[in-house]
Amino acid sequence: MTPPNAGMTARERARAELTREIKESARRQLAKAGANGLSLRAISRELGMVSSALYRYFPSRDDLLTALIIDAYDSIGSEVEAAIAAVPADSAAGTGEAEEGSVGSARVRERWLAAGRAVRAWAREHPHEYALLYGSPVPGYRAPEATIGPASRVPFALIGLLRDRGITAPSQAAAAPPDIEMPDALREQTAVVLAALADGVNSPGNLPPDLLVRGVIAWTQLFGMVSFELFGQFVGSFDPTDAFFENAVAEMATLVGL
Amino acid sequence: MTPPNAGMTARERARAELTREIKESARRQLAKAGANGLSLRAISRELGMVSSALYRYFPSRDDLLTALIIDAYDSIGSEVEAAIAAVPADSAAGTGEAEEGSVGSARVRERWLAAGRAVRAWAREHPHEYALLYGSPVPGYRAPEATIGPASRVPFALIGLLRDRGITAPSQAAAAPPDIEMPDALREQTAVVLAALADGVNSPGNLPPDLLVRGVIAWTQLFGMVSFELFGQFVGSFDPTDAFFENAVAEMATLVGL
DNA sequence: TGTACATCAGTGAACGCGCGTTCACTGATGTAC
DNA sequence: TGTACATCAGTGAACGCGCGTTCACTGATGTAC
Repeated sequence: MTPPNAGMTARERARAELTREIKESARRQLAKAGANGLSLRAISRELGMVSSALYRYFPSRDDLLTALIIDAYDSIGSEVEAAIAAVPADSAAGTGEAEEGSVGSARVRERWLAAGRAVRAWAREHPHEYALLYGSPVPGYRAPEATIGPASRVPFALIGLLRDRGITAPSQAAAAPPDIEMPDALREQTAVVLAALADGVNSPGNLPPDLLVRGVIAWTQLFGMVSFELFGQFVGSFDPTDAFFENAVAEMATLVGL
Repeated sequence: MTPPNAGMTARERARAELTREIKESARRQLAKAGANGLSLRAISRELGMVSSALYRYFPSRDDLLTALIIDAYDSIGSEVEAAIAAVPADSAAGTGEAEEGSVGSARVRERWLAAGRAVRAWAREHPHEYALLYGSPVPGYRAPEATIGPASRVPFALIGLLRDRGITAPSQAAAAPPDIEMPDALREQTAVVLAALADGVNSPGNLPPDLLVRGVIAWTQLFGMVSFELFGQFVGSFDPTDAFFENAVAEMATLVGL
């Protein structure tokens, strides 16, 4: 077991360490003043350096923001992936009918619920990073392309669950069939997303388009709900949100055929 | 027809006018720098005044923010209410079965769709005000109680549609019955919300609790979707969002039994 | 209708504070021979 | 193993800019008699 710093010079280790400390301090700043209020001078003060020294580590404030955003997407992404993986796949036990060569459907539903809970748990533990990712855009800041990959981890994990169930026909558990025809634009967009899914993992994205659309509906519902909780829209009604949240995630699981 | 300024002294009229201009300038500021960047000095510069003069109109920056928030909630609220009202109630025509003493169900579904479209249209026309209401909280700012009423207009309008249909039993169009029992906490919360609904309008809020919960699910889905569109989460996938949006609103209409 | 006084809008200077970024520099760490 | 040179981290001063809020003031508008 080689330590993470193996083969680094003292200078390199110091650099890695300080880079980490800068980002940690920045995350603390976020909590106090929000993304707009993120101040390089405040960070340098906290670390006991002179503000210009930070420019050895991040060429500008925006680059630091980008690093924080990527870290946060990776953080929530890996939490969700871990929560899914923590629900054992080889069910055998109990309830649902297992289909050939695929994970038991009751297990997939459990994984869906676990993923939803993981999103909410992460958001509540890191409210300011959540706001950075899913709240108002920072004025004047444009997210570079490098954020797209990490940002995709959660939706891909969710959609992946639908595929994992091995569904090729509309689920029996799903609601009534769609009431409106899918227009061409929507059909094309689903094809693009399914192709991207096929890239990421081995199995092809052979998901019925209407099920993908429902997955995206469920995805937006999940984050809409978490945003409302964190940003205060539920104050005076569904607050605390625990019971409503559980119910909603379960309803959405049913909507997507789990 | 008395003009809106009838019976006001010149001083009062000038005051009303300038209050309006300050808020308009503030809204333009919002677009450039976001809520955190809202600057009294910038406003005063735009209006050709000295910055301290603004304190004759708003005792502090936070009070100005509050005024903007209330205006914005009222703006989206009245848009949604108007969109609902614009779909005629006395259907008679065509499709759905009308129940006794209630609006035709096909019309209610149309109204639901219209409400969803109105939310999205307003959000796209006023993205920065939308972000002010539904985006990240402004650090250091706590919304006063006076914002709660205006903030309720949209959810009440949506839930009101469910009640208008005159449903007392779960809808035939809705998806499979809820998979989990409603815990006591959720039952209590629904009761509180239903009581508030009964206050606001004549008819009692005799809505089945599980239908209210679905209404809130649909509400969060709607705003989650609009936030994702405005805040950039759909870039590279469901962008433009028109087709997906229509599909999702229709699916949610079905979920709530319309 | 006219005068005396009170109310109020807007001024301009000041307080005390913050910020991102650049630049020439010192001194320590790392590398090639 | 030791020396010479290159790389790099961190300093400190400066540039040019921003902000919210307070306060004593002038002069116009409104009101009561």
